[in-house]
Amino acid sequence: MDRGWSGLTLDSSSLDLLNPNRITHNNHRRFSNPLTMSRIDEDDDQKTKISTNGSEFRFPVSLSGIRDREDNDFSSGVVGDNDREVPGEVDFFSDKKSRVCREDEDGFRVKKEEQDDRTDVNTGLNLRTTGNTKSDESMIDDGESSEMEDKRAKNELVKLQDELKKMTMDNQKLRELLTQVSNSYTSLQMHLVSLMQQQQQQNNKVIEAAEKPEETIVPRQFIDLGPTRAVGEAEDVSNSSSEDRTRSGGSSAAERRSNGKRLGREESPETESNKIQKVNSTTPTTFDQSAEATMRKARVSVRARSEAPMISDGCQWRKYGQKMAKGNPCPRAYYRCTMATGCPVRKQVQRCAEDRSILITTYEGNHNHPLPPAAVAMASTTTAAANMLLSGSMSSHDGMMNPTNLLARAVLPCSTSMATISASAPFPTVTLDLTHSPPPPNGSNPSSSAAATSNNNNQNSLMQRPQQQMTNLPPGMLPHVIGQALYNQSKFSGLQFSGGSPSTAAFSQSHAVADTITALTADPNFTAALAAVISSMINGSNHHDGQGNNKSQ
DNA sequence: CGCTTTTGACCAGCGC
DNA sequence: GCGCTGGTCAAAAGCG
Repeated sequence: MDRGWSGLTLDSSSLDLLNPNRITHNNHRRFSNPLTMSRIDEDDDQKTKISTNGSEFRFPVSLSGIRDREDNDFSSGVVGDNDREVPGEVDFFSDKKSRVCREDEDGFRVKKEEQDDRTDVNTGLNLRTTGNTKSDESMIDDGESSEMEDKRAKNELVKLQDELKKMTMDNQKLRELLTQVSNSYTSLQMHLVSLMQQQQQQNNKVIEAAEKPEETIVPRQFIDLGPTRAVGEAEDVSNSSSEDRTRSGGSSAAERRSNGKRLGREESPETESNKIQKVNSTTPTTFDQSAEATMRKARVSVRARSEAPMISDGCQWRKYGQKMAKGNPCPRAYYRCTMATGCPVRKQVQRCAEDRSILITTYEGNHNHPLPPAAVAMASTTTAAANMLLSGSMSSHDGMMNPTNLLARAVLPCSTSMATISASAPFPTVTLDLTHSPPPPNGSNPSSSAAATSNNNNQNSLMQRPQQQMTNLPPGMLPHVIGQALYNQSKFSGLQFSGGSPSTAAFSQSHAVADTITALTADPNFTAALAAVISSMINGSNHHDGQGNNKSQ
Protein backbone atom coordinates (compact mmCIF):
# COMPACT_ATOMS: atom_id res chain seq x y z
CA MET A 1 0.00 0.00 0.00
CA ASP A 2 1.17 3.41 -0.62
CA ARG A 3 0.29 5.96 1.89
CA GLY A 4 1.72 8.50 -0.37
CA TRP A 5 1.94 11.27 2.11
CA SER A 6 4.31 13.92 1.19
CA GLY A 7 4.71 16.55 3.77
CA LEU A 8 5.44 20.09 2.93
CA THR A 9 8.97 20.66 3.92
CA LEU A 10 11.11 23.57 3.13
CA ASP A 11 14.76 23.53 2.73
CA SER A 12 16.81 26.62 2.72
CA SER A 13 18.90 25.32 -0.06
CA SER A 14 15.85 24.69 -2.09
CA LEU A 15 14.59 28.13 -1.44
CA ASP A 16 17.43 29.57 -3.31
CA LEU A 17 16.53 27.40 -6.17
CA LEU A 18 12.92 28.15 -5.91
CA ASN A 19 13.23 31.79 -6.28
CA PRO A 20 14.47 32.80 -9.67
CA ASN A 21 15.29 36.19 -8.35
CA ARG A 22 17.22 34.57 -5.69
CA ILE A 23 19.17 32.62 -8.17
CA THR A 24 20.00 35.69 -10.10
CA HIS A 25 20.67 37.52 -6.96
CA ASN A 26 23.17 35.15 -5.55
CA ASN A 27 24.89 34.12 -8.65
CA HIS A 28 25.22 37.44 -10.23
CA ARG A 29 26.06 39.29 -7.18
CA ARG A 30 29.15 37.28 -6.90
CA PHE A 31 29.98 37.00 -10.48
CA SER A 32 28.89 39.40 -13.00
CA ASN A 33 25.74 41.35 -12.66
CA PRO A 34 26.18 44.99 -11.90
CA LEU A 35 22.46 45.51 -11.83
CA THR A 36 22.17 43.17 -8.97
CA MET A 37 24.95 44.97 -7.31
CA SER A 38 23.20 48.24 -7.47
CA ARG A 39 20.07 46.61 -6.23
CA ILE A 40 21.83 45.38 -3.18
CA ASP A 41 23.18 48.79 -2.51
CA GLU A 42 19.72 50.15 -2.63
CA ASP A 43 18.24 47.48 -0.50
CA ASP A 44 20.60 47.75 2.34
CA ASP A 45 22.96 50.58 2.80
CA GLN A 46 24.77 48.73 5.45
CA LYS A 47 25.70 46.15 2.94
CA THR A 48 27.25 48.61 0.63
CA LYS A 49 30.68 47.62 1.61
CA ILE A 50 29.84 44.02 1.39
CA SER A 51 28.41 44.26 -2.00
CA THR A 52 31.19 46.45 -3.08
CA ASN A 53 33.71 44.16 -1.72
CA GLY A 54 31.89 41.28 -3.23
CA SER A 55 32.05 42.93 -6.56
CA GLU A 56 35.61 43.68 -5.87
CA PHE A 57 36.38 40.05 -5.98
CA ARG A 58 35.82 39.21 -9.52
CA PHE A 59 33.18 40.83 -11.54
CA PRO A 60 34.58 41.17 -14.99
CA VAL A 61 32.17 43.46 -16.73
CA SER A 62 30.94 46.99 -16.59
CA LEU A 63 33.69 48.19 -14.40
CA SER A 64 33.45 51.62 -15.82
CA GLY A 65 29.83 51.69 -14.91
CA ILE A 66 30.25 50.69 -11.34
CA ARG A 67 33.55 52.16 -10.74
CA ASP A 68 32.43 55.53 -9.56
CA ARG A 69 30.05 54.16 -7.08
CA GLU A 70 32.62 51.85 -5.69
CA ASP A 71 35.10 54.59 -5.27
CA ASN A 72 32.56 56.60 -3.46
CA ASP A 73 31.76 53.69 -1.27
CA PHE A 74 35.33 53.34 -0.37
CA SER A 75 35.84 56.92 0.41
CA SER A 76 32.69 57.19 2.41
CA GLY A 77 33.00 53.91 4.25
CA VAL A 78 36.54 52.94 4.80
CA VAL A 79 38.13 56.28 4.78
CA GLY A 80 35.83 57.54 7.39
CA ASP A 81 36.79 54.79 9.73
CA ASN A 82 40.46 54.99 9.44
CA ASP A 83 42.35 57.43 7.41
CA ARG A 84 45.45 55.42 7.54
CA GLU A 85 43.79 52.72 5.61
CA VAL A 86 42.99 54.86 2.71
CA PRO A 87 46.11 54.24 0.74
CA GLY A 88 46.03 50.61 1.54
CA GLU A 89 42.47 50.18 0.57
CA VAL A 90 42.99 52.13 -2.54
CA ASP A 91 46.11 50.27 -3.35
CA PHE A 92 44.45 46.97 -2.84
CA PHE A 93 41.53 47.92 -4.90
CA SER A 94 43.84 49.16 -7.49
CA ASP A 95 45.59 45.85 -7.53
CA LYS A 96 42.35 44.13 -7.94
CA LYS A 97 41.39 46.43 -10.65
CA SER A 98 44.59 45.77 -12.35
CA ARG A 99 43.90 42.13 -12.23
CA VAL A 100 40.40 42.66 -13.42
CA CYS A 101 41.51 44.91 -16.13
CA ARG A 102 43.74 42.24 -17.43
CA GLU A 103 40.68 40.16 -17.80
CA ASP A 104 38.41 42.68 -19.29
CA GLU A 105 39.13 45.31 -21.78
CA ASP A 106 36.18 47.36 -20.72
CA GLY A 107 37.94 48.37 -17.61
CA PHE A 108 41.09 49.37 -19.26
CA ARG A 109 40.44 53.03 -19.14
CA VAL A 110 39.61 52.93 -15.50
CA LYS A 111 42.66 50.95 -14.75
CA LYS A 112 44.78 53.42 -16.49
CA GLU A 113 43.40 56.24 -14.46
CA GLU A 114 43.91 54.35 -11.27
CA GLN A 115 47.36 53.45 -12.20
CA ASP A 116 48.09 57.05 -13.01
CA ASP A 117 47.00 58.11 -9.56
CA ARG A 118 49.16 55.58 -7.96
CA THR A 119 52.00 56.47 -10.16
CA ASP A 120 51.76 59.99 -8.98
CA VAL A 121 52.04 58.91 -5.41
CA ASN A 122 54.91 56.64 -6.01
CA THR A 123 56.63 59.19 -8.06
CA GLY A 124 56.45 61.65 -5.27
CA LEU A 125 57.97 59.16 -2.92
CA ASN A 126 60.67 58.35 -5.32
CA LEU A 127 61.62 61.92 -5.69
CA ARG A 128 62.40 62.08 -2.03
CA THR A 129 64.11 58.78 -1.98
CA THR A 130 67.75 58.14 -1.56
CA GLY A 131 69.37 54.80 -1.64
CA ASN A 132 68.83 54.09 2.05
CA THR A 133 65.53 55.65 2.51
CA LYS A 134 64.27 53.74 -0.43
CA SER A 135 64.76 50.46 1.33
CA ASP A 136 63.13 51.90 4.41
CA GLU A 137 60.19 52.93 2.40
CA SER A 138 59.96 49.48 1.04
CA MET A 139 59.97 48.02 4.50
CA ILE A 140 57.31 50.42 5.61
CA ASP A 141 55.32 49.58 2.57
CA ASP A 142 55.57 45.89 3.31
CA GLY A 143 54.54 46.40 6.87
CA GLU A 144 51.59 48.45 5.87
CA SER A 145 50.68 45.95 3.22
CA SER A 146 50.60 43.04 5.60
CA GLU A 147 48.71 45.04 8.13
CA MET A 148 46.28 46.20 5.57
CA GLU A 149 46.00 42.70 4.30
CA ASP A 150 45.01 41.53 7.75
CA LYS A 151 42.52 44.30 8.08
CA ARG A 152 41.18 43.57 4.70
CA ALA A 153 40.81 39.96 5.63
CA LYS A 154 39.01 40.94 8.77
CA ASN A 155 36.79 43.24 6.85
CA GLU A 156 36.07 40.51 4.41
CA LEU A 157 35.24 38.16 7.19
CA VAL A 158 32.89 40.63 8.74
CA LYS A 159 31.33 41.34 5.42
CA LEU A 160 30.89 37.71 4.65
CA GLN A 161 29.34 37.16 8.00
CA ASP A 162 26.98 40.00 7.40
CA GLU A 163 26.18 38.64 4.03
CA LEU A 164 25.54 35.25 5.49
CA LYS A 165 23.21 36.76 8.01
CA LYS A 166 21.40 38.61 5.33
CA MET A 167 21.07 35.51 3.24
CA THR A 168 19.78 33.60 6.19
CA MET A 169 17.21 36.25 6.83
CA ASP A 170 16.27 36.26 3.21
CA ASN A 171 15.88 32.53 3.25
CA GLN A 172 13.69 32.71 6.26
CA LYS A 173 11.55 35.38 4.73
CA LEU A 174 11.26 33.47 1.52
CA ARG A 175 10.40 30.37 3.42
CA GLU A 176 7.61 32.07 5.20
CA LEU A 177 6.42 33.65 2.02
CA LEU A 178 6.49 30.36 0.23
CA THR A 179 4.52 28.69 2.93
CA GLN A 180 1.93 31.39 2.79
CA VAL A 181 1.74 31.22 -0.95
CA SER A 182 1.40 27.48 -0.87
CA ASN A 183 -1.34 27.57 1.65
CA SER A 184 -3.13 30.31 -0.14
CA TYR A 185 -2.90 28.52 -3.38
CA THR A 186 -4.19 25.27 -1.98
CA SER A 187 -7.18 26.89 -0.43
CA LEU A 188 -7.81 28.99 -3.47
CA GLN A 189 -7.62 26.06 -5.76
CA MET A 190 -10.05 24.15 -3.67
CA HIS A 191 -12.38 27.04 -3.69
CA LEU A 192 -12.17 27.50 -7.40
CA VAL A 193 -12.74 23.86 -8.06
CA SER A 194 -15.75 23.96 -5.88
CA LEU A 195 -17.15 26.95 -7.67
CA MET A 196 -16.47 25.46 -11.03
CA GLN A 197 -18.12 22.26 -10.04
CA GLN A 198 -21.19 24.06 -8.90
CA GLN A 199 -21.34 25.95 -12.11
CA GLN A 200 -20.94 22.90 -14.18
CA GLN A 201 -23.54 21.05 -12.29
CA GLN A 202 -25.96 23.80 -12.99
CA ASN A 203 -25.05 23.59 -16.62
CA ASN A 204 -25.55 19.88 -16.60
CA LYS A 205 -28.94 20.18 -15.07
CA VAL A 206 -29.98 22.70 -17.62
CA ILE A 207 -28.76 20.58 -20.47
CA GLU A 208 -30.28 17.45 -19.15
CA ALA A 209 -33.55 19.14 -18.58
CA ALA A 210 -33.50 20.44 -22.10
CA GLU A 211 -32.51 17.22 -23.77
CA LYS A 212 -34.34 14.72 -21.68
CA PRO A 213 -37.19 16.42 -20.04
CA GLU A 214 -39.01 13.18 -19.34
CA GLU A 215 -36.10 11.19 -18.11
CA THR A 216 -35.80 10.47 -14.50
CA ILE A 217 -32.38 9.07 -14.89
CA VAL A 218 -29.45 11.15 -15.73
CA PRO A 219 -26.70 9.49 -17.65
CA ARG A 220 -24.15 8.58 -15.17
CA GLN A 221 -21.45 10.13 -17.11
CA PHE A 222 -22.61 13.54 -16.23
CA ILE A 223 -22.60 12.76 -12.63
CA ASP A 224 -19.57 10.60 -12.51
CA LEU A 225 -17.59 13.05 -14.40
CA GLY A 226 -19.11 15.87 -12.62
CA PRO A 227 -16.71 17.54 -10.36
CA THR A 228 -19.22 18.00 -7.63
CA ARG A 229 -17.70 15.24 -5.67
CA ALA A 230 -14.18 16.18 -5.89
CA VAL A 231 -14.18 18.40 -2.91
CA GLY A 232 -16.32 16.26 -0.84
CA GLU A 233 -19.58 18.05 -0.89
CA ALA A 234 -22.28 15.79 0.30
CA GLU A 235 -24.17 16.30 -2.81
CA ASP A 236 -26.99 13.89 -3.15
CA VAL A 237 -25.92 12.29 -6.29
CA SER A 238 -29.08 10.41 -6.62
CA ASN A 239 -27.88 8.36 -9.48
CA SER A 240 -24.22 8.38 -9.60
CA SER A 241 -21.51 6.05 -8.72
CA SER A 242 -18.40 5.49 -10.56
CA GLU A 243 -18.68 1.99 -9.33
CA ASP A 244 -21.81 1.41 -11.27
CA ARG A 245 -19.77 2.20 -14.15
CA THR A 246 -21.80 2.10 -17.20
CA ARG A 247 -19.34 0.13 -19.09
CA SER A 248 -21.21 -2.75 -17.63
CA GLY A 249 -24.16 -1.64 -19.59
CA GLY A 250 -25.81 -0.06 -16.69
CA SER A 251 -28.52 -2.31 -15.54
CA SER A 252 -26.94 -5.70 -15.63
CA ALA A 253 -23.95 -4.84 -13.61
CA ALA A 254 -25.96 -2.83 -11.21
CA GLU A 255 -28.42 -5.64 -10.72
CA ARG A 256 -25.71 -8.14 -10.30
CA ARG A 257 -24.08 -6.09 -7.65
CA SER A 258 -27.32 -5.36 -5.97
CA ASN A 259 -27.90 -9.05 -5.55
CA GLY A 260 -25.57 -9.13 -2.69
CA LYS A 261 -22.27 -9.87 -4.22
CA ARG A 262 -20.96 -6.50 -3.46
CA LEU A 263 -22.80 -5.84 -0.30
CA GLY A 264 -20.63 -4.36 2.30
CA ARG A 265 -18.24 -2.95 -0.14
CA GLU A 266 -19.86 0.41 -0.25
CA GLU A 267 -21.43 1.77 2.81
CA SER A 268 -21.36 5.29 1.64
CA PRO A 269 -24.38 7.36 0.77
CA GLU A 270 -23.89 6.06 -2.68
CA THR A 271 -25.26 2.76 -1.67
CA GLU A 272 -28.68 4.16 -1.26
CA SER A 273 -28.48 6.10 -4.42
CA ASN A 274 -27.20 3.11 -6.24
CA LYS A 275 -30.24 1.20 -5.32
CA ILE A 276 -32.36 3.93 -6.68
CA GLN A 277 -30.47 3.86 -9.84
CA LYS A 278 -30.63 0.15 -10.09
CA VAL A 279 -34.35 0.24 -9.91
CA ASN A 280 -34.61 2.94 -12.44
CA SER A 281 -31.96 1.60 -14.70
CA THR A 282 -33.95 -1.51 -15.36
CA THR A 283 -36.09 0.56 -17.59
CA PRO A 284 -35.06 -0.35 -21.12
CA THR A 285 -35.57 3.10 -22.43
CA THR A 286 -32.92 4.51 -20.22
CA PHE A 287 -30.38 1.90 -20.96
CA ASP A 288 -29.31 2.92 -24.37
CA GLN A 289 -29.00 6.54 -23.60
CA SER A 290 -27.25 6.06 -20.33
CA ALA A 291 -25.00 3.46 -21.83
CA GLU A 292 -24.00 5.81 -24.54
CA ALA A 293 -23.38 8.54 -22.09
CA THR A 294 -21.50 6.38 -19.71
CA MET A 295 -19.12 5.29 -22.37
CA ARG A 296 -17.35 8.43 -21.56
CA LYS A 297 -15.96 7.77 -18.21
CA ALA A 298 -13.12 10.16 -17.77
CA ARG A 299 -9.70 8.90 -16.93
CA VAL A 300 -6.39 10.48 -16.41
CA SER A 301 -3.42 8.43 -17.37
CA VAL A 302 0.00 9.45 -16.27
CA ARG A 303 3.16 8.05 -17.68
CA ALA A 304 6.16 8.73 -15.54
CA ARG A 305 9.47 7.22 -14.81
CA SER A 306 9.56 5.73 -11.40
CA GLU A 307 11.16 2.79 -9.75
CA ALA A 308 8.58 2.84 -7.03
CA PRO A 309 5.57 0.59 -7.28
CA MET A 310 3.37 3.61 -7.35
CA ILE A 311 3.74 7.29 -7.69
CA SER A 312 2.98 9.18 -4.58
CA ASP A 313 -0.10 11.30 -5.05
CA GLY A 314 -1.08 12.03 -1.51
CA CYS A 315 -3.92 9.59 -1.25
CA GLN A 316 -4.26 6.29 0.48
CA TRP A 317 -4.84 3.36 -1.75
CA ARG A 318 -5.72 -0.22 -1.22
CA LYS A 319 -4.97 -2.85 -3.70
CA TYR A 320 -7.95 -4.90 -4.60
CA GLY A 321 -6.85 -6.82 -7.60
CA GLN A 322 -4.14 -7.67 -9.99
CA LYS A 323 -4.37 -9.01 -13.46
CA MET A 324 -2.08 -9.93 -16.21
CA ALA A 325 -2.92 -7.70 -19.07
CA LYS A 326 -2.61 -8.78 -22.62
CA GLY A 327 0.57 -7.72 -24.32
CA ASN A 328 2.32 -6.75 -21.17
CA PRO A 329 4.33 -9.12 -19.02
CA CYS A 330 3.92 -6.79 -16.12
CA PRO A 331 0.77 -7.27 -14.12
CA ARG A 332 -1.70 -4.50 -13.77
CA ALA A 333 -2.63 -3.61 -10.25
CA TYR A 334 -5.94 -2.14 -9.25
CA TYR A 335 -6.16 0.25 -6.38
CA ARG A 336 -9.03 1.86 -4.62
CA CYS A 337 -8.96 5.04 -2.62
CA THR A 338 -9.37 4.29 1.06
CA MET A 339 -9.27 7.77 2.43
CA ALA A 340 -12.99 7.67 2.82
CA THR A 341 -15.50 4.93 2.80
CA GLY A 342 -17.11 4.68 -0.53
CA CYS A 343 -14.72 6.90 -2.36
CA PRO A 344 -15.20 5.92 -5.97
CA VAL A 345 -11.74 6.80 -7.11
CA ARG A 346 -9.75 3.93 -8.54
CA LYS A 347 -6.47 3.74 -10.19
CA GLN A 348 -4.60 1.24 -12.22
CA VAL A 349 -0.89 0.92 -12.07
CA GLN A 350 1.12 -0.91 -14.64
CA ARG A 351 4.60 -0.77 -15.93
CA CYS A 352 5.20 -0.12 -19.54
CA ALA A 353 6.02 -3.26 -21.45
CA GLU A 354 8.67 -1.57 -23.56
CA ASP A 355 10.28 0.31 -20.76
CA ARG A 356 9.84 -1.11 -17.33
CA SER A 357 11.02 2.06 -15.77
CA ILE A 358 7.91 3.81 -16.96
CA LEU A 359 5.01 3.60 -14.63
CA ILE A 360 1.58 4.10 -16.07
CA THR A 361 -1.00 5.23 -13.58
CA THR A 362 -4.56 5.68 -14.64
CA TYR A 363 -6.93 7.53 -12.39
CA GLU A 364 -10.64 7.26 -12.57
CA GLY A 365 -13.37 9.04 -10.71
CA ASN A 366 -13.49 11.88 -8.29
CA HIS A 367 -12.94 11.88 -4.61
CA ASN A 368 -15.95 12.41 -2.44
CA HIS A 369 -14.07 13.48 0.63
CA PRO A 370 -11.72 16.19 1.74
CA LEU A 371 -8.20 15.72 0.67
CA PRO A 372 -4.89 16.53 2.22
CA PRO A 373 -2.97 19.26 0.49
CA ALA A 374 -0.68 16.75 -1.07
CA ALA A 375 -3.60 15.05 -2.74
CA VAL A 376 -5.47 18.11 -3.85
CA ALA A 377 -3.53 18.41 -7.01
CA MET A 378 -4.32 14.96 -8.21
CA ALA A 379 -7.89 15.38 -7.19
CA SER A 380 -8.06 18.50 -9.25
CA THR A 381 -6.48 16.51 -12.02
CA THR A 382 -9.23 13.98 -12.18
CA THR A 383 -11.82 16.62 -11.67
CA ALA A 384 -10.43 18.85 -14.31
CA ALA A 385 -10.06 15.96 -16.69
CA ALA A 386 -13.64 15.09 -16.10
CA ASN A 387 -14.65 18.64 -16.69
CA MET A 388 -12.67 18.83 -19.81
CA LEU A 389 -13.96 15.63 -21.25
CA LEU A 390 -17.42 16.37 -20.18
CA SER A 391 -17.32 19.72 -21.82
CA GLY A 392 -16.49 17.96 -25.03
CA SER A 393 -19.21 15.41 -24.65
CA MET A 394 -21.68 18.12 -23.97
CA SER A 395 -20.91 19.82 -27.19
CA SER A 396 -20.38 16.86 -29.38
CA HIS A 397 -20.01 13.19 -29.00
CA ASP A 398 -17.37 12.63 -31.56
CA GLY A 399 -15.89 15.95 -32.12
CA MET A 400 -15.31 16.54 -28.56
CA MET A 401 -11.81 16.93 -28.71
CA ASN A 402 -9.16 18.47 -30.18
CA PRO A 403 -8.02 20.15 -27.10
CA THR A 404 -4.57 18.80 -27.18
CA ASN A 405 -3.08 22.08 -27.98
CA LEU A 406 -5.03 23.81 -25.36
CA LEU A 407 -4.15 21.22 -22.87
CA ALA A 408 -0.55 21.33 -23.76
CA ARG A 409 -0.53 25.03 -23.33
CA ALA A 410 -2.15 24.62 -20.03
CA VAL A 411 0.30 22.01 -18.90
CA LEU A 412 3.23 24.11 -19.69
CA PRO A 413 2.69 27.47 -21.16
CA CYS A 414 5.82 27.09 -23.17
CA SER A 415 5.34 23.53 -24.16
CA THR A 416 4.46 22.14 -27.46
CA SER A 417 2.62 19.11 -26.33
CA MET A 418 2.52 17.11 -23.20
CA ALA A 419 -0.87 15.58 -22.93
CA THR A 420 -3.00 13.71 -25.34
CA ILE A 421 -6.62 12.91 -25.22
CA SER A 422 -8.34 9.92 -26.57
CA ALA A 423 -11.99 10.27 -27.16
CA SER A 424 -12.32 7.07 -29.09
CA ALA A 425 -11.44 4.80 -26.24
CA PRO A 426 -14.18 3.26 -24.18
CA PHE A 427 -13.31 5.79 -21.58
CA PRO A 428 -12.17 9.20 -22.67
CA THR A 429 -8.75 9.47 -21.29
CA VAL A 430 -6.29 12.22 -20.83
CA THR A 431 -2.80 10.87 -21.07
CA LEU A 432 0.12 12.80 -19.78
CA ASP A 433 3.47 11.56 -20.79
CA LEU A 434 6.18 12.76 -18.49
CA THR A 435 8.78 10.30 -19.48
CA HIS A 436 10.56 11.88 -22.38
CA SER A 437 12.75 14.78 -23.10
CA PRO A 438 11.39 17.75 -24.92
CA PRO A 439 11.49 17.16 -28.61
CA PRO A 440 13.37 19.43 -30.89
CA PRO A 441 11.43 22.22 -32.51
CA ASN A 442 10.71 20.15 -35.57
CA GLY A 443 9.29 17.38 -33.45
CA SER A 444 11.54 14.75 -34.90
CA ASN A 445 12.88 13.64 -31.61
CA PRO A 446 13.48 9.94 -31.53
CA SER A 447 11.87 9.89 -28.17
CA SER A 448 8.73 10.92 -29.85
CA SER A 449 8.45 7.67 -31.62
CA ALA A 450 9.32 5.95 -28.43
CA ALA A 451 6.50 7.69 -26.74
CA ALA A 452 4.17 6.66 -29.46
CA THR A 453 5.16 3.07 -29.58
CA SER A 454 5.52 2.56 -25.93
CA ASN A 455 1.92 3.26 -25.43
CA ASN A 456 0.88 -0.14 -26.54
CA ASN A 457 0.05 -1.03 -23.05
CA ASN A 458 -3.63 -1.65 -23.14
CA GLN A 459 -4.29 1.71 -21.74
CA ASN A 460 -7.29 2.17 -23.87
CA SER A 461 -5.26 2.40 -27.00
CA LEU A 462 -4.45 5.97 -26.43
CA MET A 463 -2.86 7.94 -29.09
CA GLN A 464 0.44 9.22 -28.00
CA ARG A 465 2.16 12.12 -29.50
CA PRO A 466 5.45 13.78 -29.10
CA GLN A 467 5.47 15.33 -25.78
CA GLN A 468 6.91 18.12 -23.87
CA GLN A 469 8.05 16.30 -20.86
CA MET A 470 9.70 16.90 -17.62
CA THR A 471 12.18 14.19 -17.38
CA ASN A 472 12.55 12.35 -14.16
CA LEU A 473 10.19 14.44 -12.30
CA PRO A 474 9.79 13.26 -8.80
CA PRO A 475 6.64 11.33 -8.42
CA GLY A 476 5.40 13.70 -5.83
CA MET A 477 5.49 16.51 -8.22
CA LEU A 478 3.57 14.92 -10.99
CA PRO A 479 0.12 15.41 -9.64
CA HIS A 480 0.79 19.02 -8.95
CA VAL A 481 1.89 19.84 -12.38
CA ILE A 482 -0.65 17.64 -13.99
CA GLY A 483 -3.41 18.77 -11.81
CA GLN A 484 -2.70 22.34 -12.48
CA ALA A 485 -2.41 21.66 -16.13
CA LEU A 486 -5.71 19.95 -16.37
CA TYR A 487 -7.23 22.44 -14.13
CA ASN A 488 -6.08 25.13 -16.45
CA GLN A 489 -7.25 23.18 -19.40
CA SER A 490 -10.68 22.79 -17.99
CA LYS A 491 -10.87 26.51 -17.75
CA PHE A 492 -9.50 26.97 -21.20
CA SER A 493 -12.06 24.68 -22.63
CA GLY A 494 -14.45 27.50 -22.18
CA LEU A 495 -17.51 25.38 -22.45
CA GLN A 496 -18.48 25.24 -18.90
CA PHE A 497 -16.35 28.00 -17.63
CA SER A 498 -17.54 30.73 -19.78
CA GLY A 499 -16.65 33.25 -17.20
CA GLY A 500 -12.99 33.02 -17.93
CA SER A 501 -11.36 36.34 -18.44
CA PRO A 502 -8.39 37.13 -20.59
CA SER A 503 -6.37 37.15 -17.49
CA THR A 504 -7.20 33.57 -16.84
CA ALA A 505 -4.17 32.31 -18.66
CA ALA A 506 -1.81 34.41 -16.69
CA PHE A 507 -3.61 33.53 -13.55
CA SER A 508 -3.37 29.87 -14.27
CA GLN A 509 0.20 30.11 -15.25
CA SER A 510 1.17 31.82 -12.10
CA HIS A 511 -0.65 29.21 -10.14
CA ALA A 512 1.02 26.49 -12.05
CA VAL A 513 4.30 27.90 -10.96
CA ALA A 514 3.11 28.18 -7.43
CA ASP A 515 1.89 24.65 -7.44
CA THR A 516 5.12 23.48 -8.84
CA ILE A 517 6.90 25.22 -6.07
CA THR A 518 4.71 23.47 -3.61
CA ALA A 519 5.67 20.20 -5.11
CA LEU A 520 9.25 21.18 -5.05
CA THR A 521 9.18 21.78 -1.40
CA ALA A 522 7.88 18.34 -0.82
CA ASP A 523 11.09 16.77 -1.88
CA PRO A 524 14.25 18.78 -1.59
CA ASN A 525 16.23 16.08 -3.25
CA PHE A 526 14.84 17.10 -6.56
CA THR A 527 15.08 20.77 -6.17
CA ALA A 528 17.76 21.10 -8.73
CA ALA A 529 15.85 19.38 -11.45
CA LEU A 530 12.66 21.03 -10.49
CA ALA A 531 14.21 24.41 -10.35
CA ALA A 532 15.10 23.90 -13.93
CA VAL A 533 11.51 23.14 -14.67
CA ILE A 534 10.34 26.22 -12.88
CA SER A 535 12.86 28.30 -14.64
CA SER A 536 11.69 26.94 -17.92
CA MET A 537 8.13 27.68 -17.04
CA ILE A 538 8.96 31.18 -16.01
CA ASN A 539 11.22 31.90 -18.87
CA GLY A 540 8.99 30.19 -21.32
CA SER A 541 11.90 29.37 -23.45
CA ASN A 542 12.91 25.87 -22.76
CA HIS A 543 11.77 24.46 -26.02
CA HIS A 544 15.25 23.93 -27.15
CA ASP A 545 16.78 23.10 -23.86
CA GLY A 546 16.26 19.43 -23.83
CA GLN A 547 19.80 18.27 -23.67
CA GLY A 548 19.96 18.49 -19.95
CA ASN A 549 16.92 16.36 -19.57
CA ASN A 550 17.76 13.65 -21.96
CA LYS A 551 18.86 11.32 -19.29
CA SER A 552 15.67 9.37 -19.46
CA GLN A 553 16.30 8.47 -23.03
C1' DC B 1 -6.85 -8.57 16.00
C1' DG B 2 -7.49 -5.62 12.36
C1' DC B 3 -5.89 -4.19 8.14
C1' DT B 4 -3.69 -5.10 3.75
C1' DT B 5 -2.18 -7.97 0.07
C1' DT B 6 -2.51 -11.97 -2.74
C1' DT B 7 -4.82 -14.75 -5.87
C1' DG B 8 -8.16 -17.68 -7.94
C1' DA B 9 -12.74 -17.23 -9.44
C1' DC B 10 -16.49 -14.85 -11.38
C1' DC B 11 -18.84 -11.80 -14.53
C1' DA B 12 -19.71 -8.59 -18.45
C1' DG B 13 -18.42 -6.83 -22.80
C1' DC B 14 -16.74 -7.64 -27.14
C1' DG B 15 -15.29 -9.87 -31.37
C1' DC B 16 -15.46 -13.79 -34.26
C1' DG C 1 -22.22 -19.54 -28.69
C1' DC C 2 -17.59 -19.42 -27.52
C1' DG C 3 -13.34 -17.54 -26.23
C1' DC C 4 -10.72 -13.63 -24.86
C1' DT C 5 -10.03 -9.76 -22.01
C1' DG C 6 -10.76 -6.36 -18.45
C1' DG C 7 -12.45 -5.54 -14.07
C1' DT C 8 -13.91 -6.93 -9.55
C1' DC C 9 -14.86 -9.91 -5.61
C1' DA C 10 -13.69 -12.36 -1.60
C1' DA C 11 -11.38 -15.95 0.94
C1' DA C 12 -6.91 -16.90 2.45
C1' DA C 13 -2.56 -15.42 3.78
C1' DG C 14 0.57 -12.01 5.47
C1' DC C 15 1.86 -8.34 8.50
C1' DG C 16 2.38 -5.15 12.38
